[in-house]
Amino acid sequence: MTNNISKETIMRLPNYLGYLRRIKEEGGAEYISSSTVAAHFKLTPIVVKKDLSRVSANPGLPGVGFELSALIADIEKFLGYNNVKDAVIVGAGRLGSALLGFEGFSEYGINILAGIDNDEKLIGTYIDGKPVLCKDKALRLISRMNIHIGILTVPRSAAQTMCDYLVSAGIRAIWNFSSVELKVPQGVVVMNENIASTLALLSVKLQKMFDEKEEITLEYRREKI
Amino acid sequence: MTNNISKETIMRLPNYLGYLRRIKEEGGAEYISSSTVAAHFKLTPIVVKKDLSRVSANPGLPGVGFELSALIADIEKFLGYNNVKDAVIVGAGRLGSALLGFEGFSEYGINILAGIDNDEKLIGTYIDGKPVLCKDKALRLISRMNIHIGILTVPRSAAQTMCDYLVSAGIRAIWNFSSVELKVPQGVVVMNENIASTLALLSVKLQKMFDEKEEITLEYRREKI
DNA sequence: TAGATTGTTAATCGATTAACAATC
DNA sequence: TAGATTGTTAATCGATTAACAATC
Repeated sequence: MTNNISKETIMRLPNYLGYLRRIKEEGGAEYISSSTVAAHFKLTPIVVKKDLSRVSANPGLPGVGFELSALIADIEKFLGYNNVKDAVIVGAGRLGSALLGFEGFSEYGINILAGIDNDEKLIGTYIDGKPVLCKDKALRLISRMNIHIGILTVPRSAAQTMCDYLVSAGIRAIWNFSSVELKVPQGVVVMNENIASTLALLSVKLQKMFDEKEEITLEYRREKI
Repeated sequence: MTNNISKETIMRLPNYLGYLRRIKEEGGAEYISSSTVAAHFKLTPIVVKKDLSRVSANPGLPGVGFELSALIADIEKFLGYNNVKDAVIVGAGRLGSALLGFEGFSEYGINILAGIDNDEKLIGTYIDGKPVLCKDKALRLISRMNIHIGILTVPRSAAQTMCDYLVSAGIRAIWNFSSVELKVPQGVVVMNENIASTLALLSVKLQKMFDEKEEITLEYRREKI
């Protein structure tokens, strides 16, 4: 178990974890090797070996691999999935309510307690059992429950205001879906979730693929001539 | 304008683009410098300078910057936002319908034509003006309109089946929200959108911050003693 | 024992950062 | 002209990959 784990490793860990959990559930092997995991994710075994050895508390067994249950526990511990963290969502619009109702968060150690919105029609309603609160009520909830994570799914125009609100309420980590460059004081973490970035990568890759195909076709035509 | 632009650069470009468009809309300056853009995104000016010079068709003016309108056009061209691409969404559940109704896609050159679902209750309905179709009808739409992008928002259990379906229908790029490691033939691009990965990074950063704070407190206590 | 896989150390690769002459 | 910013080339940094002895 080493300190200073790279961003890339951290982002691969949840994938490993999900896979390992499923293997365990299926009552599979007691040990699992890096190469097995790597094959499943189409990664090189070396990268997986390094990742796992970095978070595993006890070393893996040469020739065998890592003990499955211990490995799962170690990754969960490293990712902090054990001490479930409470969160609120600001903006109970389309995306906000999709996230409010998303069952999978508990798997990642996140427990969403409430939505927050300005819309009178939404305030007081429940979305998948989670209440939609007004700002004032939510303020009290956040401080009483000592909530540190806020998910921001509001339109551009409201983003900075609601961000300031969250920070003043005591939120220390903001998962920002608003595509606004938020200004926050030191000591607050912002994670930007950007649809556009992923889409750009997809678009460029697709284009590149078509270009290559075009090239092959041209090549083929040239040959025919 | 260089070839082989890095993944990192590609993922920063949509952010620049949005910012530049807004500047232009506000009727701001005719030229914009890397340092201005960098300041807004808290990036180093060098990284922005490199990024922009890679996609800009005409060189920037030393001491002045890049011509705003030309730069916007160049980024749009590079990202392929000019030739709008049609797409379908498989899985008209919560997340699927949130995406179906998401206005912002057009900004990124994507036009979602329809949702696809197995649920009899959904088939035939409209979500934000977009029809929800059964697999057979969608198959014909995809081939008739020559659609190449599919967005996959189905549960784990259906993911690979629906992926195969999309591929056989002619889809060449899949934006995968299903957290399943999809198997696709060569020539099909898959982009995994993984909530868990981002969440992991947020979680670890938050933890690190609390640890640091703890350290400071301990330091303080030690001093007091 | 033989084969597989581990941990560790060194080499490679690619992106970011630094340096600097050119120029608006 | 002076200051700012460009394009380009070199240095640094960090992640991935390769190599290999140790060991189950």
